[in-house]
Amino acid sequence: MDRLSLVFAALADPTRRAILARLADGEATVNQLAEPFPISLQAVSKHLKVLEQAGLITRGRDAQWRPCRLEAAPLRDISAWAASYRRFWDERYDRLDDYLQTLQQTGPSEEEQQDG
Amino acid sequence: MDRLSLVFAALADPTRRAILARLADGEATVNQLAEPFPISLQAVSKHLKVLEQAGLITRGRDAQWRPCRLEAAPLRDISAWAASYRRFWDERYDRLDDYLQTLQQTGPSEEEQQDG
DNA sequence: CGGTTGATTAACCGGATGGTTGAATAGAGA
DNA sequence: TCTCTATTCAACCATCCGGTTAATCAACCG
Repeated sequence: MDRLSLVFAALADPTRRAILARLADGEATVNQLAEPFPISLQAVSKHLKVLEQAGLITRGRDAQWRPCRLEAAPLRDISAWAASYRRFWDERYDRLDDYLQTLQQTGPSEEEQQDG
Repeated sequence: MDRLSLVFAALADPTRRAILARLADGEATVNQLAEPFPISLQAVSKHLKVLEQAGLITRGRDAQWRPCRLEAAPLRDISAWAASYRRFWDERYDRLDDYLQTLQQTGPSEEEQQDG
């Protein structure tokens, strides 16, 4: 599977996006990442594997902990991909100022939380 | 399923992204869209349904043809989502923040142009 | 009407996905 | 060593996904 498809597929799950949002605040262990979710630790471990294979996180080792870290390069890639369609939504797409001004105020915030 | 997940899932397939790229050149019928691909028309029809449910295309009716049109709003959404992580890949981003804040009403800068 | 073209729907298949539980591995520490 | 904690692996299950072929719907045209 090509890189872009892997990344999009990894992002197509609210739990995984929530994990990324959490990692935007800094490294975290599997248990810490799993804590907010109503699913098993093993399920979270699988999600992390998907994110890792998409290149969205890396995992280190600290004793028996496996700290996860956000890797933003794939996000840059999909941003670039989407930006190639910008002319279809932004008539003044060559004026980025307004756009960036709105962006700079929003960090990745706790997104949807899914239940059940 | 939430909107963002639908869009990411729709984009996680190279055929569907190729269809979007084709539609960037203008409206097309199902047969026209299917032509480049080594799969059946029915498979393409399914792909179009996925894209439609994600809000990435709309379909009209012209006699027995169903012209497809690109809808860019979801792409704007995912671009905005990805951009919220920009500080993790763009070291100059924080400084760009400050720059823009002191520059709010001046003209267009020449940042980030993408082609595809 | 019947026939042809464009497109969708239905039924099916194999493989991937997201979840579970239970067992296994890795390291810290008494 | 034995135990506890953190994490992964394995097996299983239900559902989804991308593809197929066959059938159906919709609209034009002779």
